[in-house]
Amino acid sequence: MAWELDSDRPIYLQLVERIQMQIIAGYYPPGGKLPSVREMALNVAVNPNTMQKAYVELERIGLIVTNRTNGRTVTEDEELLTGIRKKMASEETEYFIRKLKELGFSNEDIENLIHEVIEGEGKDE
Amino acid sequence: MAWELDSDRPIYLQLVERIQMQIIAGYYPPGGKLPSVREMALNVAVNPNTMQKAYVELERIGLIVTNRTNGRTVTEDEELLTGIRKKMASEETEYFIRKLKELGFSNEDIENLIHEVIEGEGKDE
Amino acid sequence: MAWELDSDRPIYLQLVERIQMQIIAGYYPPGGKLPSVREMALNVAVNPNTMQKAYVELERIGLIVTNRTNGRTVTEDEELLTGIRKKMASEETEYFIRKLKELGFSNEDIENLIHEVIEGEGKDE
Amino acid sequence: MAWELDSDRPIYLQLVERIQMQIIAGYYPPGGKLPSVREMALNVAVNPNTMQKAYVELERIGLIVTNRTNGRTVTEDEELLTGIRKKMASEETEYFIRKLKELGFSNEDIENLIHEVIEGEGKDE
DNA sequence: GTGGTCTAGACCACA
DNA sequence: GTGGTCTAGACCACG
Repeated sequence: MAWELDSDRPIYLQLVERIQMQIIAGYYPPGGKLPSVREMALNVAVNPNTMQKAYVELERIGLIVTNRTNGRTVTEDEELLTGIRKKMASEETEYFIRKLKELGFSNEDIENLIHEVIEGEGKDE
Repeated sequence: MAWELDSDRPIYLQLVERIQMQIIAGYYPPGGKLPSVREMALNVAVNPNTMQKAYVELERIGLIVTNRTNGRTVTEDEELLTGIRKKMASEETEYFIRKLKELGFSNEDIENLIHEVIEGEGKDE
Repeated sequence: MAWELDSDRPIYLQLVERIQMQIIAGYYPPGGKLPSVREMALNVAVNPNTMQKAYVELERIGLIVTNRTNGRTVTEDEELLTGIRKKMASEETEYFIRKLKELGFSNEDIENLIHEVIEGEGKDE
Repeated sequence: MAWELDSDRPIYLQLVERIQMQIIAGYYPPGGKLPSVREMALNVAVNPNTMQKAYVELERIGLIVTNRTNGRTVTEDEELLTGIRKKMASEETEYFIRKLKELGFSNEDIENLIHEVIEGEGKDE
């Protein structure tokens, strides 16, 4: 459950990604209230400004809504949520396959590799 | 055939990655000669300094060798090449699977998704 | 008939502006009684405190009068009303012309643009 | 030529508007280079962060392009520029006419008012 | 020298 | 108490 921020990529982007994941995974349910900027910043041990920047970005994407003096909530537009979920999944997949092909792997190789990794997991975590 | 450099990630790193791919994929075969820094920089429309930095980095990794008066050549250490190839592949795969799981996909979902994307390709290339 | 409150500008100011318009346009005639704070707040789905603040501001301007035990009424000072009406009109006009000139439009352009927009309306209302 | 920043609206928004105008009016021509964040901030006597925020917003709109370590330039997409110019003009005009009508002015009143203001200008400036 | 990011801390309007 | 804005100043990667 630790947050493990990298040090090279911008922190605010890592926050965006992390929170985005939590929203899509349902940790923060649609319509649910998000922790305030200050609270969230305290949890992650980050400057409030940085968290603010992350929240603004999430709002730009449309994942969260700000209610002025009343905190922020996750969007209730579930279509948007599943849309983003699918979009992210196919983007990741296409990127992955493209990379592997550039490395010279065939379709079959890729499917086998996936299979191996999936079967062989769960021991170090 | 365009190189399509992003604008957010460091250019020299994108060059490193790109050339690394070309080497591993055999576009520049082991022992073969590489274009000079200037020539390469011209092709990609990049500042020679930037390309120089990329070459230095590739040399640090061990993928290319500088022959003083004879330009640069790809390493002939094929073990190194296949080692890097395998390492990159499994890194990509683990990263991919981790991401998809964070999005709430099951092992089965992932294998299906891979299958779909592989089957549905080949139209724009 | 919806009130369409923005979310960036202060709500109470939007209420002030809206009610001011309604008074000047004669929707609430001079000397006429205004809905109570609670009633008005309910109609617009706003916190009574916010509506209260709007009423206070309107009273400060002089547009509405509090009759202690008798609720609030629109001022009967018609000079004040027409004065405000003219002032608002010329302010809007000067602001508009200034903006258009900044955009590089000439006097003639502006008059033509006004003409076009006026001629081309009436379809969605 | 003074910049005259208001004090109530966010400074960075005023900067956005101001620079947007200058770009559309051709003060900063398409493809031309913009002053650096620091330089611009000095000119206007504003904190660099604030100017940065304004530039980021202008980039989001698409009016300016940032060239990493090479400063920022105005977009060369002249269609975009004229598109924005027209869009802003008609938005301003529609807003203006709507306001005036709410105040009880007729089409004829509006055209007359515009005419008067245009004819009567130039004395106090 | 340029843009990008981050921190620390402050003030304000709003509800 | 919430979000929004701003300042001051710092460090870094990049080219």
